[in-house]
Amino acid sequence: MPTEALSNLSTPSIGEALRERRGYHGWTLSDVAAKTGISKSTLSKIENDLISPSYQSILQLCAGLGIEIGDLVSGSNSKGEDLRRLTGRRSVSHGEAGLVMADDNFTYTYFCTDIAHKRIIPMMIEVRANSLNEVGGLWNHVGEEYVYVLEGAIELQTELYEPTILSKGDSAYFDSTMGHAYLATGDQPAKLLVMCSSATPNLAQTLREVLSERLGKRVKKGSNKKDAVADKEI
Amino acid sequence: MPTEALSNLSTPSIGEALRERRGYHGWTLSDVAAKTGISKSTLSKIENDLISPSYQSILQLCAGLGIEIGDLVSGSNSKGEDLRRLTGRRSVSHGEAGLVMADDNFTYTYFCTDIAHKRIIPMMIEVRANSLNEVGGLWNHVGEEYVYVLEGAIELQTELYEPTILSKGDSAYFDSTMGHAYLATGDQPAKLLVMCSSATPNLAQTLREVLSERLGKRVKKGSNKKDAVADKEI
DNA sequence: TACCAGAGTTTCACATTGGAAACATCGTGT
DNA sequence: ACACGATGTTTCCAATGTGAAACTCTGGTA
Repeated sequence: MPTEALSNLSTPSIGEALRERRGYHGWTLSDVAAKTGISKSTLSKIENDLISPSYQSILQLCAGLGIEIGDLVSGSNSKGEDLRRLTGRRSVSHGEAGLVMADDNFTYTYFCTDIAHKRIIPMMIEVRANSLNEVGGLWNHVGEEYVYVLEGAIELQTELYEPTILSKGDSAYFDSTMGHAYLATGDQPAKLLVMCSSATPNLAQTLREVLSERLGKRVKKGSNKKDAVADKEI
Repeated sequence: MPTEALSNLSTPSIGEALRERRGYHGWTLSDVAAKTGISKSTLSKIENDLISPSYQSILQLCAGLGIEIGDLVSGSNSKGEDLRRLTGRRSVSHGEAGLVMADDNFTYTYFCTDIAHKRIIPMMIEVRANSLNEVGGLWNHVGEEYVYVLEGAIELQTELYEPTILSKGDSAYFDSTMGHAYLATGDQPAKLLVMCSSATPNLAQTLREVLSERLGKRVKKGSNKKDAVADKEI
């Protein structure tokens, strides 16, 4: 049942990323050492994959180089596969062609699904629901979310703010761990372009979650076993 | 000139994130140990911030828990500030209100700019340029990018693929490290909704880069100092 | 050629992390 | 109260990461 333990896989090389970035800017090891507070000897070892830097060091690197951790270790994925060489991916979606999922309240259309491990999950959502009850309350998941209204208007409900109306051309950005829900205002369905920061390692899992947990999962962040979300095998 | 070295700041707690996630699923330390291949004693220490896990361990954690590194370490930012408690941010942009930047070829409108350190940078781009020469060749930067055509049509030029026409409602996802450019087809300007994965730690830097490097920077990934992009102070 | 300076690597002593096993803590049942 | 199992913490030692300094390598210069 537990997934296999992965001990010494060919881990995505953080050293390679560092070297590339350093070279790009024309920095020397001493430059980076000054910026990050990490000794140049250590930096050299990191670049040559002689050591696996600690979390502490990684943070210093990110801070000093002015980049987000995701960019330094891009290429890592949830399977531990080596993706370090995916620097030329591209996917095009025409019109509303995509992976479609629908129920009474929503139609989800996922775009560019041929690309795995995206940092941004783009989708179109057609909203028909008009009340919180219909959709089963507020939703939450890890990550951040951006919504842009393409057609119609919605009421954006969130856990910590008063409901807001978003009309065509309006948009909102929020933390997805905060409960949230999209509701159509009036009879006409609304069309949204929604982006989720890649909280889910793969789309299959996303779909499964949306399909199966729709009615079971609500805004809750329990920490005891009884309240916890069931651990579905993927 | 080099930014100050940050040694022992209150680092964003990876332990806290781990504990929260574990509790959410109702997993025990032993469960997580089985999933990740990390011993429960080590996991305990990580959760209690007694040790700073190595890159290797962090990867194992992400792989075992099925999450992206950015979600485990969310809260880290490029300044080393402690952002671990920002779980309820929200920003709304109405219409085309936003931070606007324009030149002859493009008008950039950044949305929700009051939120810092976004994982997704949402912007609207109005494209007037019709040729690669006008825009100064292909562009590249770290991260990933998603473009959705709101109005008009564009030709998406990339380093590794043949140019593609995207009309209203079409979209594309690609790796931003690959050179790319948006060109309007015909006389009418095109309006795009573009998302960049948060490659830049803050918007100020983004703006500065776009403004000042527009004409100097091209598709190049040199590693010798001569060709490298100038190291602008931020 | 010799010399020098700058960049990167390696050495070595020390500090920190990782894991097996012992230990502590808690709730439950008898 | 006691035993028991399950969960999480601590101990101890081996394995690994870190930094100062020594070292190598390269290119420029006299």
